[in-house]
Amino acid sequence: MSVYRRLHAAHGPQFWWPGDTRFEIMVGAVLTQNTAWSNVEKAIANLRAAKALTPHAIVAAPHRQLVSWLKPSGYFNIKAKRLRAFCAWLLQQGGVRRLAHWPTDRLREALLAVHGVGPETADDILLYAFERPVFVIDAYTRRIFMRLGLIEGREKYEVLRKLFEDRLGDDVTLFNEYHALIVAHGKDVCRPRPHCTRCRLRPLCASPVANN
DNA sequence: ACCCAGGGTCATA
DNA sequence: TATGACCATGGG
Repeated sequence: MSVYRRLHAAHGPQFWWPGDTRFEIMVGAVLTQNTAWSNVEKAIANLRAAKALTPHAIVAAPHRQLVSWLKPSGYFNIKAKRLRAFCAWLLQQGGVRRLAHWPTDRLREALLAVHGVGPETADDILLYAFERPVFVIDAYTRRIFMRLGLIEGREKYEVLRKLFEDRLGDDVTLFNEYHALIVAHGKDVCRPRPHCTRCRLRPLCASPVANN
């Protein structure tokens, strides 16, 4: 049975990404950098309550104001700058609707050129906001597949992304669900310790890597 | 009182 | 190219 099917059997359908609009998904992708999603939700709720969940409002907001909304998500000084840079870029490009016509490669390059948007954030946005067939590589992906003995774990981002994409094809729906399942697995049971005992996917958590 | 979370940038060698 | 420091809140 494939890793995907095992994850799906254990965790069920995930229906990602949490968020009502494409813009909200993008905001979440920036704010969730190395941060628990529960904290991101609070920051997004603050933006919504202030009617500031738009590129215009975020660009127009004073730094202190933006910081106060983002505070629960951590790294608020940095994220205020990143979110503003991202929103400024969105507006400069004519908004989400216009960007939706760009070919995937060009869109990815442009996203990576925005300050504060790295490979994972760019791919979150491409997959979940623009529905492009891009496989997201995160710490959980490395950890799980390293424990399965399928990767070394220290490969560069692009190497792993291509590995998954070549093997899985161009199925946006599959990529969407797969990454969500990987995160669900990491969140629930697959902690950083050598192996967990509660995991319903024992082969995924019983470390096949000999040492440590 | 730790540890970690759905990363990325920047300085240094 | 490859490490390491740094960013910061909230939940376990």
